[in-house]
Amino acid sequence: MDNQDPHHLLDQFLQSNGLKTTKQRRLIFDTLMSQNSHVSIEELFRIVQLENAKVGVATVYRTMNLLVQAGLALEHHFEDGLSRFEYALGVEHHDHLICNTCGHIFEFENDEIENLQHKIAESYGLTITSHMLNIYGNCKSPQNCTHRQNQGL
Amino acid sequence: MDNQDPHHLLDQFLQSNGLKTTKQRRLIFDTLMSQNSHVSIEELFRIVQLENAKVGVATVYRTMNLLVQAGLALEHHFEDGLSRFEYALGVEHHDHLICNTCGHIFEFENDEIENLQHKIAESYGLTITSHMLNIYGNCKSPQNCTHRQNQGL
DNA sequence: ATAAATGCAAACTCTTTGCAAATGA
DNA sequence: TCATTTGCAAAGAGTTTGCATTTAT
Repeated sequence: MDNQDPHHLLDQFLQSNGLKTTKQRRLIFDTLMSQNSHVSIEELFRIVQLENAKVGVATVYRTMNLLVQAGLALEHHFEDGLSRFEYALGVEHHDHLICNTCGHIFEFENDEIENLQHKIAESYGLTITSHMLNIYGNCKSPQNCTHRQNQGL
Repeated sequence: MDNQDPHHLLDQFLQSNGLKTTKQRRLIFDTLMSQNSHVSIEELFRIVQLENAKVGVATVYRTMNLLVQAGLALEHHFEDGLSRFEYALGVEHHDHLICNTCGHIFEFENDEIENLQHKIAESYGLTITSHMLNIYGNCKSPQNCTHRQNQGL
C-alpha cells in the first residue's frame, strides 16, 4: 500500500479529523491535481461541474479550505485579489514571475534566495513556515508576447 | 520651492491629469503619510473620519486608487485578503517578514535577493516592474512573543 | 443510526458605481 | 461657469453561513 498516494493522504487526513470521504471531496481534489497552474475557485467550480453538475460552489470553497488545512493545497493571492490554489504535494517550493503583458505565471526556484530568506528570518527570531515571492515584469517584446500562447495561462 | 515635497507631487499629478486638489484628497494623503505601517481602507477611513466625519468610504477607495496610480502609495495583499497600503515616496523598497504568532510585520531589505531577482527575470525576458516577498514564520518563543508589544502591529 | 456533508439561498464583507448636490479651477 | 468630486445608497464581486435533506460510516 502506497502511503504517499495523494488519495490515501486525503483519506487519512479526513479520517483522523472525524471527517468523511465524499464523492465531492474526491472530485474536487482530483480536479485540483489535474490542473498544473493556479486555479481560482470559479475555475475549479466550472471544471468540477462538467463531471457532476450538482456540485455547489459552497462545497468547492469548503473543500479547498480543508485541503489547505491538510497541507494538500497551497493558497496564493496575486494582484487580482482572487484566491488561487495549487496542488501542494511533492511539489517543490517555487516562486512566481508574472508577465504584465500577458498575465502568464512562470514558476521558478532559486536556492540562493531560499537560503538568504532563512538567514533573515533567523535574525528576527522566526522560523519560516512559508513564503511567497511574486515578481511582476514587462515583456521585452510586448507586441508579440508569446508567453501565453506558448504555455497557456 | 521644494519639488520633492509630497504635497507638491500630489498636486502636480492631479493637475497634469486634469484632476482637482480637494480637502478630502489632501486629508487622506496626509493620513496615509502619518501611518508607518500597512493600513487597510477601513483603518484609513476611521482615522480620516476623526478629522472630518463627513468623508465617505467611497472617497477613500477612489483616492487610494489615485495615489497608487500616482506612485505615491503602494498596495499590498497579505493573507487576510484585504488591500493594505503604505506611503511610497522616498521609501526604500522592502520585503515583509510576518510573525505567525502575533501578526507583526517586519520590513527588511536585502540587496543580494534583489539582484538575484533581476537576473531571474532577465532570463525569462522580463524587466521587473515590481515584486513582493512575504515570509511567514513562527516565533521561537511564542509564549512571550514580544514583537507586537514592542513595535505595534 | 447518526453525525457529518451537501446544495441551495440568503447573508456578509469588501469594493465599485450611479447620481444629485457640492466644490474647485 | 462647468467639469470634476463628493457622499450616499445601491449594486457587484467573492466568500461564508444556516438549514433541511442526503450521505458515509
